[in-house]
Amino acid sequence: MAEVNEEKSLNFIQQIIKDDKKNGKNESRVHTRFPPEPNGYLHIGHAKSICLNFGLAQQFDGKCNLRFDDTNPSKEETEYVDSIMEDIKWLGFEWEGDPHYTSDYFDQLFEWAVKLIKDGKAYVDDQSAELISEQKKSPTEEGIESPYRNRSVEENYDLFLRMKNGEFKDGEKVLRAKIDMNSPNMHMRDPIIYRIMNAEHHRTGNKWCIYPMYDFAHGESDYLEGITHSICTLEFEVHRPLYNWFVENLTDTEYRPRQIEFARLNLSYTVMSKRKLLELVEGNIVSGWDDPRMPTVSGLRRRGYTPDSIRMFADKIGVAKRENVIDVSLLEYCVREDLNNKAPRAMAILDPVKVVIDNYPEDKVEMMNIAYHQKDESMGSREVPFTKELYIERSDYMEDAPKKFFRLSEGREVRFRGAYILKCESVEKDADGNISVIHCTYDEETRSGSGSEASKRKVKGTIHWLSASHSLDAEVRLYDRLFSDPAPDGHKDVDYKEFLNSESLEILSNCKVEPALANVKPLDFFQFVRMGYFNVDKDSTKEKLVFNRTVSLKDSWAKMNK
RNA sequence: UGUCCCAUGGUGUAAUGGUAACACAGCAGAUUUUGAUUCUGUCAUUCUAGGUUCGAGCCCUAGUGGGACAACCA
Repeated sequence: MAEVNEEKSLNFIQQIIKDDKKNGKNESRVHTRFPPEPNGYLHIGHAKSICLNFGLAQQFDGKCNLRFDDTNPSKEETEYVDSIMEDIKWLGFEWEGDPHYTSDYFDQLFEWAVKLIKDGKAYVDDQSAELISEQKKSPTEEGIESPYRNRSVEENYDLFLRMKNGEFKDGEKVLRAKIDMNSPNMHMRDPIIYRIMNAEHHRTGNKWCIYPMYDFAHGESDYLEGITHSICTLEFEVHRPLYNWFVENLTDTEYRPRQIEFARLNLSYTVMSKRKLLELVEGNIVSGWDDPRMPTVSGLRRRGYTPDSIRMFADKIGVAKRENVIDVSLLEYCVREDLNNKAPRAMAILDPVKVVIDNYPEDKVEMMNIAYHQKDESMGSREVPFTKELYIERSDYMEDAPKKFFRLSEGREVRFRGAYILKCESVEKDADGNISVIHCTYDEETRSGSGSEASKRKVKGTIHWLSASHSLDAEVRLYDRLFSDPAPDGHKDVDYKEFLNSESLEILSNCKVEPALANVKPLDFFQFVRMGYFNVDKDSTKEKLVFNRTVSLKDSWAKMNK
């Protein structure tokens, strides 16, 4: 991985780390962590955080842990743990040692809670959630202290043990830190640090019926793992004083983890909250977490995005504290950029129409050797059969075409890529007036690569083609943005689902691909010449090939005609 | 009538008191056996008002605008 390039400017987090290292803070160690809650699939916003945390560790010769923040057994599942690990690995990162779990620290966390009680810094509150919430008041008024706030240490300790032993029902009691009910920061108004929850935990089973809250568990888990820079998103900014309060009140070493907040990623034309993505999945609005239209890592993977393209994206969007909305076109630019170099070229006809070459011998089959990549010989080449009856794209023929239409029209010539120059002579139409056959003639002297003068002739257009008798059938799925509005969840009075794009998925079942694609496997990717980048879907079988369009090619012709 | 955070082209990000730059998007052109790629050119930026300074996008003050915070979620 790239070292920190002195030429390149540092983002504000890199700057902080550089300074900390220079000043010898925490013995100049750098240790970050990626701390997902296993209650959903990772999305592109998490990918930004992953690239940040793991990237920082690489750049500063440090380490990065993976830690599942699993303090809420009612929402968390092993399925999510597995998918998260798969996605991180796929993105190309390796965490330090084994994955960690906040649940690994439940015993220590409990001991620390007891310490707070014994130091007179925590108390058991018998009030309901509603009452406690009411007493906290609003940020602009002073809160009211709980009547249980001044219980004795002994009573608190006894009660807390009984909470742990399962003597109370859910919600009957909580443990609160005793801080300041008048703090202008709501998080300091005696925050709850343990609640009773009789739920089975995905890892600890039924061992516990009390679980620590995020603010208490997160910072202390950082502390236990020796994390130096605890990077999170902006909404945790107001939690930082509490993060520091726990560390100050529970530990007696010099070492201090530091929480740093950055602005989360927002992408235009999409939604990013786990809740909304879950809703799309459970409402069957999409086919699953890995629906190729989803901004999830698994969706992007299935769509044909490469790990490199996502890392490139994360690098280009930068890191700052300002709210931002990144244009999806930047994401698309990144895949195109990556795939342009990596994708073998192939020919596929999405909307076929037949071409008959009137002057071509009836049963002749010529094998045209065509490179997989024009600029990268190492990709090799394949043979593509050329015959009298071919398929071309229906949109590559136009009646009464304008001068700037560089494709087939009566009397016009076009290069059939890697084969001959053909001239369109006439067309046949069916009863409905649709074109059924395009009649052409070919010039034998113009065969590609033959070196003849005629073969070097320039014609304005080049189109792709397939032999009608050799081509394979395929299904092609075209995707468009899931939402038609740039900010689907940015409207106060309109639900984001109102902006769902009804044309986000188009299935073409009558497509043709070249015979060289007979043995493709899921995730194999190609550029279908002139059409875009495509990959093989997991639904694909030998009997029924299925391709996803990852992204179209830039199309200045289409743009010109808008 | 609180606390905290943020403010640079259309969108992002840089410039760390010394010529406001890079990318994406847009536009125009060259090349091209992919109307792709590549290449060239081009449009467009410091929220406002004061202050400090020889010099301010950067430091200070005030204002304006945006955001976060009032789950027994993370």
